[in-house]
Amino acid sequence: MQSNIFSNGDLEPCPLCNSTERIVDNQRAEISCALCGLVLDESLVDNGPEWRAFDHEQRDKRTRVGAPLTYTISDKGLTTTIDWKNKDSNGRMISERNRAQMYRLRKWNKRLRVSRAGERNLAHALSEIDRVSSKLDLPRSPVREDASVIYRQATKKQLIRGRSIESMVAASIYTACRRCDIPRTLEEISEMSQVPKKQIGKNYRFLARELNIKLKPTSPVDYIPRFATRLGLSNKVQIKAIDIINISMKNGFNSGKGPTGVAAAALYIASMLLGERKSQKVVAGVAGVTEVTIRNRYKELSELDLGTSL
DNA sequence: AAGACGAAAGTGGTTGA
DNA sequence: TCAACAACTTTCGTCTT
Repeated sequence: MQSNIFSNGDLEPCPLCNSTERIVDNQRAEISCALCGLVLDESLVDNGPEWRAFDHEQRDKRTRVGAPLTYTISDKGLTTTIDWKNKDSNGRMISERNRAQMYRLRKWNKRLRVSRAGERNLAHALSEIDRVSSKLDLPRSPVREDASVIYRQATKKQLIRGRSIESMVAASIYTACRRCDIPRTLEEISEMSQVPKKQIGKNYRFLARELNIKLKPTSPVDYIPRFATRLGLSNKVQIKAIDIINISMKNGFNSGKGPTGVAAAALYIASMLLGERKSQKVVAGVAGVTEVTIRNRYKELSELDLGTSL
């Protein structure tokens, strides 16, 4: 767990306990109060470069200050193609001695072109990973790094062929989020990457299968801090909501239900119990589900929790 | 007037023959 | 490839605060 505590007189005191001490949790991209744990800021922006350079050449390659390296200009018109016919520019046959040379030239020309194209695509993909995860407030470590690793593996196994770079980038990010227990919904990723939800899901399953990535289903608990903070709910409500989810999971409740719906319902109940009531509509909006789903989960949960004191 | 509730029909995706 | 199916959504009418 990468987290550190800092304190600063300029900081707004925590609304709950007035403390000016903060915990920075780089994994979840959250800043919370060191005393009471209230999440105060969930959009940590990392201003440093996302790359590491080990020598000058890499630094030159990776620095993106100055004229941008453009990935959009294809090498059309700039490449040299070597005809397969063994004739020179005047149409005369090339001598036996030069023919072997031509063969080697052709081979190398082809190789260089392919490797350059591959590098360019990878660079494009990695910068895309960075752009999208930045929009999603995802921490560099471990999520973006994990997404890059996944994408590289996919490249190595030739899984990108026939699929768009953008959609595979989105799928890599989604997979990395799941693996790091920092879930983002398909909707959120779809919105930021401009790739349809359906396609991300499809590619994600494809990636998981081909790369043998085993993933446990996301727990509703993982969504609680983010939703609660967006709703302006206190830390107490979060804890209560997590309690509710844990109790219901013990009773074998959540299987097959969408985790965001369960998280939303738990938050809704917790907010009512602690007198910080939010309307179903608002909670539904934040969680990306409808009021009806919240109602259904709410009903099921209240039937379930009869014996337990909440 | 806004929020909560529930019924009914529709949607997109999975599964199993 | 198709039909059955479960979860979720949309829509709408009614009741509650």
